[in-house]
Amino acid sequence: MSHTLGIRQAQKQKTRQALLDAALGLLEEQSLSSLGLREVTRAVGVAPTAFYRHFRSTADLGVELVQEALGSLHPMIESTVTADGDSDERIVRTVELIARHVDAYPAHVRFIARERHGGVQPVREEIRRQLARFAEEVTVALAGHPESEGWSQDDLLMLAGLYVDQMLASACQFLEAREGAAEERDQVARMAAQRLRLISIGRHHWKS
Amino acid sequence: MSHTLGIRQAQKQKTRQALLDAALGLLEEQSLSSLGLREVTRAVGVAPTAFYRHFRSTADLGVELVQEALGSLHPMIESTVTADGDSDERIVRTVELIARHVDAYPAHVRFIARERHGGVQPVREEIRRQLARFAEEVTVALAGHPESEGWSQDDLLMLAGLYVDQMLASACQFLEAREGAAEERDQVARMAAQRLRLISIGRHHWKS
DNA sequence: AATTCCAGCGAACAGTTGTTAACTGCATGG
DNA sequence: CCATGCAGTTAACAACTGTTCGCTGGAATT
Repeated sequence: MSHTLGIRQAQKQKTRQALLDAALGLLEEQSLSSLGLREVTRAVGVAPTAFYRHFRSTADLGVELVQEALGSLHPMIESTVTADGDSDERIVRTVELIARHVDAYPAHVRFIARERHGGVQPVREEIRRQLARFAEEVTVALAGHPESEGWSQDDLLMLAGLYVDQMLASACQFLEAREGAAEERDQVARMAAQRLRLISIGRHHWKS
Repeated sequence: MSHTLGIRQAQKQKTRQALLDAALGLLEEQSLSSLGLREVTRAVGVAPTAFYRHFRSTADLGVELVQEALGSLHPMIESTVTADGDSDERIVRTVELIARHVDAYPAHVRFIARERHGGVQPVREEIRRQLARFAEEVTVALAGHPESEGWSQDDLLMLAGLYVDQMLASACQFLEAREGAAEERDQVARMAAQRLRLISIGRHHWKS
């Protein structure tokens, strides 16, 4: 299926990824609007001008980072929202999944949280677009559930948006509690689960 | 009560406020970590070195901006959460209040949203502290309500946090819809109200 | 084997940044 | 009325920024 890349293309993609990785690392302590192109190339060990072979600007690089951070997340959302089992079990499993993801890709999560309302418009818009896609996917999944009978399309979208926002908020809290004690992380997990429980209760008594 | 400031102190506070205002303006199109001190003084029309008479750094200025943006908000929160009337009425009024606030102080709201997870640690911490204060105040207010009977302290704090997060999320959405049509803002208002309704329903059926 | 292509390099550019130092003029307190 | 305090100034600093241009070496194509 996939044609093996030539030495040329392979090397290019390698430095390109190195630039993305270095940028992501530098962005743990600043925001994208203050990230300099020279800063990134210096971290990789490459000439400043090499940057232009891969990205038009740091904003451009930011947009690609959004896709890297969020693009691969759709299957996870899908599997979460269509999981079976008791309601409480599903909530606990979801919260665990979030915690695990934050632990596996902390820099990605931080980047999204930081740039969602950050100073670079194209990046903001890309995040917005991706999150809207999530909300849409969750909406269709919810529409399939039998509990969603009698729900209007608008209300389903409202609920989906609430879920997506909640996921992100929980991820942020896990991130903040990351350098803290294990006890603090458990506290965050409990809180996140309780929030989802309350939303779930509200959902089951909606217009009845 | 308050001693009339001398000409000296008055002039100082004037340029100090001018610096804060100019910074807030510049921060509509970038984030704090990329805000230069010279940029701010240039916007005010004052020498770069004058900056140091008021702030140690731009991060310092950021912390004070947080207090300006959030400090004056406590009475509003208080009045909202202790308001009387039907549940739906209160929700609609709350959403209206948020919309009005965003319209009156868009730059402040944008600043908080942007720097809540932004690249400057002291500012992040100050916002966190202020939001925690809000959550605490809401918690006490909720504890006074008769509907909160049987609620644990932890769950009350969870609910309060959910409310605070929800307020902020709604404020952000109003902000994003600000350059859009009036119809779009109405859509946001409806969504925000529906979210609060769902949370309210969940609250009333909590552990019963 | 000869030729084209192109990722990365090195040097240079004008402009910007934060920070220091020593100053000036004016409101203030004795 | 005179001496002190201090908000704001001017000048200079080394360090850094994004972007340009022409170059080079080796992979890719023919």
